Amino acid sequence: MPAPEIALTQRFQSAFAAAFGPEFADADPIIRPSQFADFQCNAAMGLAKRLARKPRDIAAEILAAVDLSDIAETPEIAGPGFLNIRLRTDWIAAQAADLSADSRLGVPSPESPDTVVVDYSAPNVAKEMHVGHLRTTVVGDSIVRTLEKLGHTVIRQNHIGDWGTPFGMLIEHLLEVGEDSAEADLLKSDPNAFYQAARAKFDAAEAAGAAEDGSDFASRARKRVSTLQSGDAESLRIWTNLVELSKQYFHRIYDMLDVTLTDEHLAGESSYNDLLEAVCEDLEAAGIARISDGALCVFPEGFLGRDEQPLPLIIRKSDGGYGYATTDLAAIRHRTTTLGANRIAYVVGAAQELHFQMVFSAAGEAGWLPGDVQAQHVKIGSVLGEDGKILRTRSGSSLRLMALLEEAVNTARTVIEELRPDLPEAEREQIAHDIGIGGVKYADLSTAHDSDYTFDLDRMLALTGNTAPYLQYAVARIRSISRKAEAQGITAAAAPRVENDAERALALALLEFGPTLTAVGAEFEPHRLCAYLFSLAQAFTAFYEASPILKESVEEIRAGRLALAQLCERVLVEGLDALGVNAPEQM
RNA sequence: GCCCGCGUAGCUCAGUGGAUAGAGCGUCUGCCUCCGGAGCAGAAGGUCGUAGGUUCGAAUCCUGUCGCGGGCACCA
Repeated sequence: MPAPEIALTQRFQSAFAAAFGPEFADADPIIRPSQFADFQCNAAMGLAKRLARKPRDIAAEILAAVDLSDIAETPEIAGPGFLNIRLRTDWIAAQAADLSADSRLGVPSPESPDTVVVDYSAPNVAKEMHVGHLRTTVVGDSIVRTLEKLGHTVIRQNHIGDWGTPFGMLIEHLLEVGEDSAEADLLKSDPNAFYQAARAKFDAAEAAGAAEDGSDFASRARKRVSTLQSGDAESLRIWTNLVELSKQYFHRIYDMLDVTLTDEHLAGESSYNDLLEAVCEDLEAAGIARISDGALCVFPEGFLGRDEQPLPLIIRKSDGGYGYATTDLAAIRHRTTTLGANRIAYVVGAAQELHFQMVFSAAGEAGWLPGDVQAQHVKIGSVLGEDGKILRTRSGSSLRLMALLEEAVNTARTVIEELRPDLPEAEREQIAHDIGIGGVKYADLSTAHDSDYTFDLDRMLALTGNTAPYLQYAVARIRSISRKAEAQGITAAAAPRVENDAERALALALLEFGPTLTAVGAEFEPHRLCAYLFSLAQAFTAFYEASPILKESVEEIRAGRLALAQLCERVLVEGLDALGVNAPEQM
């Protein structure tokens, strides 16, 4: 049950072989939707160059050689040599009928499923999640949902920041304020307040300069880091407490967001501690790492810093400690060997690009990232404030993620209470959640993940236009029709009806679901799915206006249109699910 | 200084080397005796930062330039 592009591509390629010889059988026909026809074949210009002939003559020869009679009407030559193709309505109807009977809705199973590690979310212990984390979490979750629908094996990895120098500072602060103090309780409710207090203390001590005997806060915090890393029991106990409190906070956010991450996906930086020494030893033994200025460094090929000097990837600091480069190298080795990944997606901020390029390069030199394993940094764009600068958490004025989510739900609740006072309160509450959270997630997913974007609360909470509520509303309308149909004893036909222009356009849009989902999984680009679903919903509402269902008196037409609407509902719901957005029964 | 990215409608953003560059919001004009108006139909709004180059064809590729963001040795 091929999508139109695939069917047309096959036909044109055999035509190329027949007209120009077998070496042209793999030429790309460049089939794409067009405003002038259903599809357009743009192969003539490229072939003209290869053959040193005129494009329009080539187009005419393709036309003579290609047989589309069962798929499409005879193409028309236009412009410099485009072939405009209008599909036969009965062929579209047959494809739609196949789609309707297909439990996978046209999503092809992969010939060889991938094992994909997706590293996403990665919040820091004892820190509030902010809008940047919202993006890495929501985009990553959409990617794993999409890959699973495509039939790949997905291993979620939440690489939380549960180790490193900040913990010296955090532990010392916790000891100073007291583990049972009100300040300590902030870790559960408002982790940023706790973190910022510790940070402020550290910065102040740094500015004042280190005390001679090392009794100042900054010096103690640094010392605590090595005590912790050397396995000191008391330090570990306090650290474990910090992590546990933060896990509760993470799960509150994940539950609120309908994100699929659970405890079993936690693989924080600390989980690689026991592997770090071996990473360094192996790299040094292999001659890949060497000591420079007291630190053990890898100098990956092709990376230059200031003054054209080779750029180091520091894997063991001069004080013997390990940084995140070492952790990431250990993680790669673990993921390709123990976890058996052949694709690894790092859904991490774009600012880390150089770091990941160097880590991937170093891992490649070490043989930990074989050529048949794809490691990809899914770059998440920066969140900018109104001033066009990176949005930074400022004490007092920063917007907490939980507060943002609650505001989104409140906005939705206000609307639903006004529009549907007839519904029970519990159902209204669930709908408000689905719309508010879905709206925020969709706003984040609908722009390209690697583009910087200006933080705009109104855009995230908007309920009209290209938003989750628009898609949810389309689903709710179809379900409303289905409920009424059932009450009237009307059943849907086995196959969707495809006759008028609106029905053709809707059916064509439905056929694109499989190819779209495949592309999203291959490129890790959920925003394409958003664009597709929005255009599908637009095609549905146009159909909704043009082709009345329950008001139609001819039983056969009515049942066929109902089947088309219900197929559209299934695709919309499946697509929204791939985004991690729930569609309420009614709204 | 070097490297990476971005610059598209008033705003927020899409845009696979292909015809006349699209959408949402906002603005303006219509449509509720109507399967659900969170909707639909339409209008206005663009020297795609700028100057060159490659190409039959450039928002897209290359070079310069201006502006903005990010990164560049022991934070993660």
